[in-house]
Amino acid sequence: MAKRGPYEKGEAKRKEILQAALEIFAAEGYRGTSLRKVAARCNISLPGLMHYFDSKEDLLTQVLRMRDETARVRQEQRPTGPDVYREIIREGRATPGLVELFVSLAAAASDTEHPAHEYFAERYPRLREQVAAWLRGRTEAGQLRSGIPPERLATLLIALVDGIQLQWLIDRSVDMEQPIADVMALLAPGDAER
Amino acid sequence: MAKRGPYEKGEAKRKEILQAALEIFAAEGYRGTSLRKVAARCNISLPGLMHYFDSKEDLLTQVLRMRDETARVRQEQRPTGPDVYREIIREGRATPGLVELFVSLAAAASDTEHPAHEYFAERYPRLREQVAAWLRGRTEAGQLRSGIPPERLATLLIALVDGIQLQWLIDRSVDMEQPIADVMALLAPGDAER
DNA sequence: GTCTATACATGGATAGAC
DNA sequence: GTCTATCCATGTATAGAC
Repeated sequence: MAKRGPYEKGEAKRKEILQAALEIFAAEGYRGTSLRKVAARCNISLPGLMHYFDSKEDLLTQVLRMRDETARVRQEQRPTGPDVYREIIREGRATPGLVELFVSLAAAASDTEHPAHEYFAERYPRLREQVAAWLRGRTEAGQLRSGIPPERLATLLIALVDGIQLQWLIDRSVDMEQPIADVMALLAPGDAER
Repeated sequence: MAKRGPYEKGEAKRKEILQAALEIFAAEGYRGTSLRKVAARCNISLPGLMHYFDSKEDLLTQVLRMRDETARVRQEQRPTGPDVYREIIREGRATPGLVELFVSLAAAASDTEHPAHEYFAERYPRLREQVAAWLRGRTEAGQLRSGIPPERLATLLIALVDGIQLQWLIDRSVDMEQPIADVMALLAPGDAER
């Protein structure tokens, strides 16, 4: 076992590229950001960069995966962070370029052949599962009216978060938390006062 | 006045191009559809096409405008079509390529300099206004609990429609009408049975 | 495995003739 | 108003050095 873990340097470089790409896209947005620019930031040539990724869309997809992973780790440290959606929104507000990237890729990934399709096809059900579990917990704690099945509510809440981000991308004065707060208020048990 | 209206032929050609672009994008999606292909469909060269539009994004924006206009005209014929959102969803389901185009452009248009920015910056407030007006009508008719101001509910419903389309783009088995129906149910007056 | 240099294909855009 | 010709940027593919 004298041999060190394989791909040691490569793995580091790969991460460096992903990080650089994330920063550039976060700063300058999806449009007008070329791979050559990312490569230059990493002091590497274009083909050097392409050694680590199959295509541009592959790189982009992995950027999103990396971001998810970061969020997941942070989530674990503070176990059962209740308001998952708030976390998503807060992070989105800090990095509009990544929100743009997310939305653009999601749209493009409607094509089954797109490299990011699998990512989204896995991500949404997983997210729904998580949110639904959280909702079930609240229901059992009597903090939620339970007329609508949690899975359906989860679908609804996720759509709400994605959709409000779209409006926010156009007009940054839009309050992204309000609609979710409104729905949660509608779901509150003692809601007859309205 | 022997002179015919100016740009007579040009206006027709412009519309033809827009129509062709709409069809191609609706069929093949946003990705991998070049302007040259659109030009070819119109028996014209690329620069010939560019004579009518400042840029690709300009053309794309006008495609969306045209689609809005078509919807608006149809809406007027059947006055106060109540379930506006249903109409949007139905149309979306028939033309996934245009949904993709819409979402992609909306994301890209977050940049204030983007040709489509103005379109979306105008569209969302107008839509909110329309939906809010419809909601006010329902509230006065006693068909709606009125705890949340109509403008906020409008923002919420629009976000819901946009967001659920995103999930649907990835997984076509997602029911786009369910979440809206669920929210409307939550808003129904006699909702204590849950 | 890691990376450079080079070449290529495609797509949007522009100049200028007709 | 439309074309030919051309340009430039970008993603991609290949050859090969270390």
